[in-house]
Amino acid sequence: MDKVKITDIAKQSKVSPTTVSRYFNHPELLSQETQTKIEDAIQKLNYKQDHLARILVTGESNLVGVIFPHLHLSFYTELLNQLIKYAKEKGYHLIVYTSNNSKSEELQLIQNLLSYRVKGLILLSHLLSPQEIEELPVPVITIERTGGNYKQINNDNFTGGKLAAELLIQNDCDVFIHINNDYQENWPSFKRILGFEFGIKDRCYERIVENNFTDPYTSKAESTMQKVVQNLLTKYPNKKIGVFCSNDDIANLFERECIKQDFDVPNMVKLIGYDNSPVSNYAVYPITSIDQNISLMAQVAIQSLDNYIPCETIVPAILVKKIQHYDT
Amino acid sequence: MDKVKITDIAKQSKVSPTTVSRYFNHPELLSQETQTKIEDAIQKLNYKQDHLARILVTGESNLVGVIFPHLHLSFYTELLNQLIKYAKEKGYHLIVYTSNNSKSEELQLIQNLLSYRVKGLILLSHLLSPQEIEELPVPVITIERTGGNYKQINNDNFTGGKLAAELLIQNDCDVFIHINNDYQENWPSFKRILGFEFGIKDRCYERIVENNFTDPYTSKAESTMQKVVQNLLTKYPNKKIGVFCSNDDIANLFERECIKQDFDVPNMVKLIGYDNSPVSNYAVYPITSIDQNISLMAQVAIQSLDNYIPCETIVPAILVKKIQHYDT
DNA sequence: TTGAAAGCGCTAACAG
DNA sequence: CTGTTAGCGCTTTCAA
Repeated sequence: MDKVKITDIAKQSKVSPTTVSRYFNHPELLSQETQTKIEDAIQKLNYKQDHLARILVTGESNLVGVIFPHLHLSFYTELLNQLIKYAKEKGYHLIVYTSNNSKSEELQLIQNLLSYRVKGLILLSHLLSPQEIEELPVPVITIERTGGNYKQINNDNFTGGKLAAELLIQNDCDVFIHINNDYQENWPSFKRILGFEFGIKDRCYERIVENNFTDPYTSKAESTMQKVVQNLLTKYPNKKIGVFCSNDDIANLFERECIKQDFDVPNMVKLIGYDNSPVSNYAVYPITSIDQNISLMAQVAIQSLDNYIPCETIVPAILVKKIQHYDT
Repeated sequence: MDKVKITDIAKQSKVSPTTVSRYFNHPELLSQETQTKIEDAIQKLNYKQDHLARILVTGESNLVGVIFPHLHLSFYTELLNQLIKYAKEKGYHLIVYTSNNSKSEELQLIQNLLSYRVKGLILLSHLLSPQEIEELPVPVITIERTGGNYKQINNDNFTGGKLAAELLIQNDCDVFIHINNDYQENWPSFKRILGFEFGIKDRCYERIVENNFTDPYTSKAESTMQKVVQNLLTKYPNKKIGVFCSNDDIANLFERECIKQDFDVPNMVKLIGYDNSPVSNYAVYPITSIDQNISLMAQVAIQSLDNYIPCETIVPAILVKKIQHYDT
C-alpha cells in the first residue's frame, strides 16, 4: 500500500514539502503559479491529507468526545442527532460513548479519549464530581448537570416546571402529580420539580419518584408504572388529575398505561412531559411538553468548543401545547 | 502545559525510551525489576500514553467510523448502543455520523475519517455503490445493505418474512397486508417482502409502500398512516386483517393509528413488526416482531474489524410473539 | 516567496 | 534483557 504523502507531491510539483504544507495552511503566502503546480500534483496523485500526523505537530485535533449515560431516552438520541449535525458543519468528529456503569469505567474512557487528543469533551453523565471535571486537561461542556468551573448548558428548568403547573391549573385539575426518575437535588433538572411545586402552591399534590423510570424502556419500568397508575385511579376517583412527568418517555409510558387501564386520558388526566422530543408528538394522544430546545443546546455545545468560556448558558423552556390541552 | 512523555519516565526510571515503550507493548521481554521501576515512574509522574503518536508509527488505530442514515429508528439507536458496548470491550472508539443526504457529503465524511486512519468503517447508509465501497482503502462492514466484496451482516430476511406470513395464517386472517417504506429490490430487506409473499401464496394480499415511512417520526408519516388505516377499514369491513410492517416503528405508528380510529387491534387486526426493538414491547399492545438479533449483528461487526474476511454473515430471524398472538 | 532543518511522541529494526 | 538509530507524515521556526 503506497500512501501518497506530502513529499510525493513536493517532488511531483518540484517544490519543497514545506511549500506544499503551506498550500494547505497558509496559501496566501504562495505565488499563484506554485499554487496551481501543487494543485495539479494533488489531483494527479490523488493526495489526501493525513490529519493524524498534523495533530501530532500542531496539537490541535477535531475529535470531540461525547459521553451519554445511555441511549434509551429520546432526549439523548435527539441531542446526539443535533450534535452530529452541528459538528459536521464545523468539521468536528464525535467519538460517542455510553457510560451508565461505573465511575472508574468513565474515567478510563476519558483517559482513552484524551490519548487521542480530543479537542474537548461533552458530558451528559452524572458520574464525575465538578472537581474531577475541572481537573481534566481539556475543555469540558456539560449538559443538564451540576455546575462547576466549566461550560454548562442547562435548560431553564424552574420556569419549565412553573409553566407546567400553570397550564394544569388553568385546565382545572383537582389533583397534581409529579412523576420523576431518581434524581439528586443538585442536578439542574431538580429545578423542574421546584418550579412545578412553586406553581402548584398548596393545592393537592403528590410527588412520585421511582428509580425504575431511569430507563423507561424496561419491563421494570412498565410494571412500576402499572402500579403507579392503578394507585392514582383508586386514590383519586372522579378527580381530574394533572400529571407532570420529568421527561416525555416517562409521560409516554404513563399515557400508555392509562389507555390500558381505561383511564380517560384526554379528559380526566391532563399530561405534560418534558423535552418536546419526537415521542411526545407520536403518542396516541400527543403529549403537551416543555421544549428544551435540544437543537439550540447542541449548537451552543459545538460552538463552545471553538470559543471556550467556562460559564453557564441557560436555554429557555417553552410550553408546547398538544391536543390534550385547550387554549385558555 | 507540560505533557509527560515517554522520555520523561525513561529518565526518571533510568532506562531508555525503547524500554519504556516495551513496558506497554511487550512487557514479557522486560525483567521484573525494570518493570517495577517503570511502573513507579509512571505513577509518580502520572504518565498517560499518547495513542496518536503510536498510531503514526504503527499505522494501527482503534478508531472506527460508523455511518447511519439517521437516528430516528430504534433499530439504528439500539444498534449504536450495542456497537458501543462491544467496541468498549475491544478498546475501539466509534466516530459516529449520520448521512441521509448527499452522496458527495458521505464521500467527504469518509475521506475525513480516513485521514484519521480509522481501522474500519461500519456502514448502514445506502448511498455508495458496492464498487465505491470496494475501492475504499480500509475494511468496510455493511449492515443490511447490498452486497459486494466486503463484509456484510444481514438478517435472514426471507425467513423472517415467511415466519410472519405463517403466524398470520395460523391466526386465521382473511386479508394480508404488507406495509413498507421506500426500498430497492437489491436491498437485503427486500427479502422480507419476498419471504412474506411466498408464505402468503395466493391469499388475499396487498403491498403498501410509502416513502413517507422512511422516517416514521414525522407529521407526514403520521398523516399518511392515517389514510392507510382509513382505507383498510373501509375496504375490508368485518375482515380479520393480518398486517406485517417492515419495522417496529412503522408497526407502532400503525397500531397507534388503529387505536385512534377505534380499530379493534388485538382481535380484528393482527400486527407483526420487524426488529423486536424496545418500541415493540412498549406499545399499547406489545407488538409481535421478528427479532434481528441486533446484539449479535453488533458483535459480529466489531469482531470483523479484527479478523476481516469479506463475506456475508446471515443472522437468524426469530419470531417473538407478544400478546396479540396466541400460541398455536 | 521559498527551503532546510528540527521535531511532535512514539515504536520497530537491529545490535549487543 | 536492553539500548541505539531511524523514521511515521506533517508543520514550524529560521534563514535566504
